[in-house]
Amino acid sequence: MSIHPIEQRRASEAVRAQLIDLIEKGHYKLNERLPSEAELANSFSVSRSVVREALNSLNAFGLTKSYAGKGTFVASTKLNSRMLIGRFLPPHLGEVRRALEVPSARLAAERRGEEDLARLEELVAQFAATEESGRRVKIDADFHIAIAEATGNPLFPRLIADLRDVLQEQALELATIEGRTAQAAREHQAIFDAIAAGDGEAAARAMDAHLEAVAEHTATPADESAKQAKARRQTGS
Amino acid sequence: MSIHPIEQRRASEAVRAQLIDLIEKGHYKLNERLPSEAELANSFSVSRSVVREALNSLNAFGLTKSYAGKGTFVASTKLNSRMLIGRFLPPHLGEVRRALEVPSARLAAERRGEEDLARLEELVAQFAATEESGRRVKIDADFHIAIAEATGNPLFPRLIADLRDVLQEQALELATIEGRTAQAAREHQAIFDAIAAGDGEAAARAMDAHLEAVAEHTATPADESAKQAKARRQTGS
DNA sequence: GGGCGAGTTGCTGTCCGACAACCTGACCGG
DNA sequence: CCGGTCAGGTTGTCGGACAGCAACTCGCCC
Repeated sequence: MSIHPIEQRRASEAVRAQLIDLIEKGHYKLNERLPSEAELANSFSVSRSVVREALNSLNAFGLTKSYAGKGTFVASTKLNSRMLIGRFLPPHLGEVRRALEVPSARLAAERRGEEDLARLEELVAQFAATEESGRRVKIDADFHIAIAEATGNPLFPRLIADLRDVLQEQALELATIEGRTAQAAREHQAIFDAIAAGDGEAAARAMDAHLEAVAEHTATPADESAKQAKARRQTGS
Repeated sequence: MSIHPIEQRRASEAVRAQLIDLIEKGHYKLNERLPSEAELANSFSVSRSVVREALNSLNAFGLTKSYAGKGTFVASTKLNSRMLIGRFLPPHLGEVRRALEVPSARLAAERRGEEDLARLEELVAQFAATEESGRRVKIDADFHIAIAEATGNPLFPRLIADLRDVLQEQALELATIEGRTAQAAREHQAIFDAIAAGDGEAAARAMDAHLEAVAEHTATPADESAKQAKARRQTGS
């Protein structure tokens, strides 16, 4: 299931793609030191110059960080699109999220395999059973990403996860509102049921309703907005 | 053009930053050829290696494109997400494109202003009137992006334009098939009519049909069945 | 005179060797 | 035991070299 790249004419591009792949697939873990440029050059059978150009690109993307005299270290395990989407406003991000997740749910319902269902079922149960707010948010994210993965299209989980990250970073306190928990759990269950039944239309409707409800609860009433803006400023770290 | 020597920590980073700045600020315009690596190295007072590493990063970001024997050309005046989405397969990209453009059309119908309509109408007319294939592809792209802009959500045009770029780069010769032109023009007209009428549902349906037709003409016959299953439905509301 | 093909030039892609700056760990002398 | 020194490894930068590609020039041949 390796996404085998589009024919690479230039060696530097090929090396860059392979290194990114290795890092994203977890072959090199976070904060781990990569082999030296000389070793990489040797194992890729190219010169050190080519490796350097590739590493330079990774540094530019924030995937790695190089220190003279020490080596090159993994700074992030995934290319994030934060540079790309990080400057947009939460309402815009949420809208795009909805545009992506509704078809994602539909496709997931049509294509999911058995192991997708097993994972989703477990996440639904975990979400309903988890008390602690932070963990529940994480499980919620995993649930939406698992749906996207069930589409078989790797671009869906990638974009949805990134949007989610940025939204969360911008301090939308999701799912912390009183009484919303039980409701969200029911909505998750409905989405899962539709996907399990293979009913794309129903899955799309359920997901849309879910995101609609989320939007309603995060859209800020006038007096709440000041509080949220304040919270947003404090979560700078 | 006063490019004075740099006094920073890493020369390659400084050169990269300056080149990005020059391109984003319009000092080098779209499709313009940059000075050769040797000239840049000279004017920045660094070696060609450093310039090469910087240019390599720009290529990775999609800002420039280098051709052996010709030179390096400005490919985009702003950072895009090529790195993010450039490694996915065309079918996956197309699927996400559809997921985004259908809601984009719906929102555009609901929110478009008068000047949005004027621009769209002009693009529809231009598309129908243009004979030359290359120009028509460009106008087609502009039409889809203009719709996305009419949503008022800047993230839509951004993502849709990037998806489009990557798809085109991966050598899908869109809209070059005989007889497809007139059909595409009619589909564009239908989308425009729905948007002009402010009918979100109709706009979504028209866009979905349009992308369906495009997919049929560009994709392998293998997944026809999946597409037929998808044809009956409509993106949920 | 006109067309055509062989040089010529300029550019990027790749490789090599070298050296400086820097960090780490081991060794050594006190 | 402690502290300083040194050697080795690593990145950062440099300069040079050559192959391959693309575009242009110019002289040769018809």
